[in-house]
Amino acid sequence: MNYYSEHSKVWVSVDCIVFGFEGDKLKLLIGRRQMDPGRGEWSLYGGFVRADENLEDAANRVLYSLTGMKKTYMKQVGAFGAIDRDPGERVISIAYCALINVTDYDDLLRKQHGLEWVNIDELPKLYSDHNEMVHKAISLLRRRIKTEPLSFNLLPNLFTLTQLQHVYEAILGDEIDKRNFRKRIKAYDFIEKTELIDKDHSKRGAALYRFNKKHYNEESSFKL
Amino acid sequence: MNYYSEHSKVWVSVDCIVFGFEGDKLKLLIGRRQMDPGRGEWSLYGGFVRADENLEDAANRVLYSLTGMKKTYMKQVGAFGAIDRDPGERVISIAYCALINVTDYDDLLRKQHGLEWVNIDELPKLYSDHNEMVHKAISLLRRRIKTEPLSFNLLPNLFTLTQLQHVYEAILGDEIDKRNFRKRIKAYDFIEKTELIDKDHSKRGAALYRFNKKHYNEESSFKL
DNA sequence: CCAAAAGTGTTCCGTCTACACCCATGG
DNA sequence: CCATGGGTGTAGACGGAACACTTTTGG
Repeated sequence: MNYYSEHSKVWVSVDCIVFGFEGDKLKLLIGRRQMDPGRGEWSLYGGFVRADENLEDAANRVLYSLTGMKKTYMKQVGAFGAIDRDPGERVISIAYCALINVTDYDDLLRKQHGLEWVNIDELPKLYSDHNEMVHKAISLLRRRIKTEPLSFNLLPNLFTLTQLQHVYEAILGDEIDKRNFRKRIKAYDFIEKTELIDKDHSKRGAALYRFNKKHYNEESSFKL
Repeated sequence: MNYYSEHSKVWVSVDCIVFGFEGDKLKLLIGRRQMDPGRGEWSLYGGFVRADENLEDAANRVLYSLTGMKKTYMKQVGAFGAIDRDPGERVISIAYCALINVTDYDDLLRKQHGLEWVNIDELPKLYSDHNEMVHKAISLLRRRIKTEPLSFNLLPNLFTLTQLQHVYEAILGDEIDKRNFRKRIKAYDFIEKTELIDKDHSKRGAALYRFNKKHYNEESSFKL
């Protein structure tokens, strides 16, 4: 116990970087900070880690309080611990990135917390080092989306190939050739065409597809 | 201040995952833990983060105390915070991965700290969640070495192409075709052939090469 | 009837992979 | 003189990129 007591303890928080996809744009969920220091500034949503709580649990608790969602995709982005990153006290924060399906998200809850979806290419200045966190999350996301089936977390269960393509374009920030994209997608059995047709986004109607997680786990290789 | 004080503080430490390359093997620097809890177990080397110290500074301080080296490659692996990861108290640890050139490392210092180089494929059970940290570090390293010039951190300033190839093979865990490897290397101007010949590792002698960081920064693209 | 999005194949080019032999030298 | 590691080129396979027109239907 002596071993520990001679060293100082610090506050540890988690911050959630919540991405959603809406209107062909990748969006980030941010709010106005409700407390000092930094009251009123745009900010990620976070919370302190409790003594009896894992880091992941803390991040999930924060996310749940915001969105009412559990079991969403969540990944650690990293620890941020510059001495003066928090203007009040020394606080080390672990950033987590979540990908959520906006259509599952209760908009009432969003408004209750005073949160907004903002385009990632129109981010305002955020509180403390939160911009840095977001940039790191985006660059991780760009890397991972090429080899992991992350895009489906941002879409409804049923989606069109055009929507799927827009997710990749929004994240990678580049246009993709439609024919080449669809050729690649069709090579994967775990992206299943259904009999259903989406008529909301086009006059002609587009086939709806579904991600089959079980088949994905069997195939194991993926490369966009 | 009220905002903070209602939450609990925790200890935060850093742990250093130090990789080296020796005898065609990727090695990890570990030691026997000198203190309770866990005295005598194999362990990474770590230390508590001080109140007036950035995370990176803490990791560099720990690494310096071990190896006498500064300005080595160092990258955050992630935060580990399971409630019971430390058998004594709640401690959250940020793992950092360092790549060092073993020939620059004062072996006396190694012995003073009772440290050993062990092959990464012969790792013993380590204290607490340190095996998990190492695995995450290795998988990050495998990913990054394909697009970043990390391998040179593990080699002396002057190295042969065979040594360089062995670094990639050790990290990726796979054999590489010699002719294909050398073809790719020669396409990069920032890997410069010198007039010097290494006679230590072969009878015939092998040309020594050098990594030119300045040229690398100008070229900007790299893909093994 | 026309605007708007869905859907569909082929060709070309560059990149990756597989593969085997001669060279120089220390012991 | 021979064992050991150093050094070199080519051909075929494969995957990625470029590219344009027809279909359907709501308004």
